Amino acid sequence: MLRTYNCGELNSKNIGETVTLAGWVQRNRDLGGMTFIDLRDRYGVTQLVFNMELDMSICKKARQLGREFVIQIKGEVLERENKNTNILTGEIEILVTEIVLLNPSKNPPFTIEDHTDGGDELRMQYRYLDIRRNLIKENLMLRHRISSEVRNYLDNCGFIEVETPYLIKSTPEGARDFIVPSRMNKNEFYALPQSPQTFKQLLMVGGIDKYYQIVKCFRDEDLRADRQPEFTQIDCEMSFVEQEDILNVFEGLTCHLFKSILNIDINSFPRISYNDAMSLYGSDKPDIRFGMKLIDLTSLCQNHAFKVFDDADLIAAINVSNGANYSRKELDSLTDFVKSPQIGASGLIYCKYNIDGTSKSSVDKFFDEKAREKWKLKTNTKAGDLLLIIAGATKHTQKCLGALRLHLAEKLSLRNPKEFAPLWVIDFPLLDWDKNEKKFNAIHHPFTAPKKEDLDKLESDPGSMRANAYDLVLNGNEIGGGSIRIHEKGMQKTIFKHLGFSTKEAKNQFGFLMDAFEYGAPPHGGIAFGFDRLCALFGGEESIRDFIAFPKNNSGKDIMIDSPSPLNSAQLDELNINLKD
RNA sequence: GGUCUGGUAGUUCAGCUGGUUAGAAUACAUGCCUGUCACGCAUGGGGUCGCGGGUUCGAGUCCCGUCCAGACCGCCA
Repeated sequence: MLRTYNCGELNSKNIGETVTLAGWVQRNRDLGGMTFIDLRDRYGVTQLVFNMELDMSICKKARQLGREFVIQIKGEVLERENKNTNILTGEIEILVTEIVLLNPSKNPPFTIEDHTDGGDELRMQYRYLDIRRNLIKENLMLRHRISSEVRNYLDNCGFIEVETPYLIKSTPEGARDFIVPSRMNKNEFYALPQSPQTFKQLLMVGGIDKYYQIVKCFRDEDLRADRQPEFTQIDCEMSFVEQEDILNVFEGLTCHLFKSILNIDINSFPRISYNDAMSLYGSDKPDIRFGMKLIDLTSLCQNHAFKVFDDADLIAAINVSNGANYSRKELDSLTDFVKSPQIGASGLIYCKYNIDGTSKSSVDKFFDEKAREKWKLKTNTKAGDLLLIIAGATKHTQKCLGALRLHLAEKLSLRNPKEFAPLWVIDFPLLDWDKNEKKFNAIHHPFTAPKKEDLDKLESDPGSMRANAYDLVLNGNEIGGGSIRIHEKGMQKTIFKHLGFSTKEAKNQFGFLMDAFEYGAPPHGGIAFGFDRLCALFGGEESIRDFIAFPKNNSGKDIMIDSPSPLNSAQLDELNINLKD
């Protein structure tokens, strides 16, 4: 061993001991007659001290050590004259008698500090240096603790982890696949899995009634701060269960994680239907840490000769508490926000309820004081509040108000990152009609079972069926989603038909699954959690990148290893690939 | 595919309506300093203002194109 202790564990109990430490030079403070070096490793920082009077040669040697040099030292643990209560080892320091330079370092391109001077791109290029920083190191440790607790919990529940293949077949459904050419099978391609969905269902047919896997998934779609081309899921499936059983097991898992990782007791997981989520929050992943719910004003607003309202399917409002003092400029800025191309509302109507009891709206011409009082009553608005109203097509209006609600919450700091408010969103629609392609799309995925109550509409009115599907939502983020699956060949065939698959296409792509259903497939269902996002939320961050050791950038590139990259012509020949350009 | 923001010293940034030799902080180097812990003080080196073109007497600054990065929309069963 090159060390007898690490840099985070020595304290006053070790005073007098001779110890050997190894680590990186965090900082070198040369005071002339004496020199202090902070020696860092994964566990902490220990101060080394060198004294000109006691040993001039080693002191001079110490002065030559630059940032991030790797050294090994031997010395005696001393009680510090001036203690530092900010660090674990602040009671002691090491009077060094021997230094071995294990490896020098170039000057790092950014400071290895909690508040680094390095920008994102530079940190990604030198990710191995970034990982030395506490922030990233602690995020990776948090990630490890969470995965470890997930395994503990699921193991205790009788789940077993089974690995499924990464080289599978491409299907046109859903996200774009990452494609891998097969050398041995000329002109044929593997695809990397978007999720182990069909394999975990086959494991259920295989009798592995409680399966989980912490597994990489791949989707070739455009990225965001919280989306990577390769990401990790906690993927689970159970047999002989109904929706209620799955919600209970994974509510338990979530509670276990909150308790074991953050020491937070969560006692309620409200359940809300998709329709209610949309009409109350304008989102299928509502952030319920704050109120400001959408209120339907349609019936109070129509037939007032105001065309915008009379033409609308939905007129809804949110109440901004104490918002009546908003200036014209602030209201304009909110209007600009909802009218931006990303949100796409055609306008924003306000009504101020002043402290003195009067009210003033942007549609006073159509709505007199009396009409505005009716709004006030319906929306439970108080003097001093502001009502913001959007009108239009139902779903679009809900989404606009939902976005405005989040925008205001951010502006008014209503979202406390230390507060956690999980909920289940249930009763999603099963299918969504695609006008252009004249077929249905699956809201969740093609293997999702309809609700029993809606089965009579399977042929007659599939668009109105609700799914046996559920999402776990935390603070406005979808962290998990799943469903009870179809386990009967006939129903799966019908759903494929609705999704626009010909019998032949369905057989080609998913024949193996439907064949399996003919050999006694048990009723089953499951769920998958977005592990990276879960880690980020537990760490109180928005971006998942700092919870992944080696993430990719906005364009799907790893700038450290310079990937993706071209192949040479021999490789291309072997794969029988001709490049266009 | 689209919208927006940014690109200036190793790094993070400032640089106004176009006008002397492009600045600050930090990092780095050298010297001084015996209790620092973001040590302090002094001195110094460090720039193809992303790239290409244009307007102008004159461009870091304005215009066009392009590349790169980031945020978002579309997309993500």
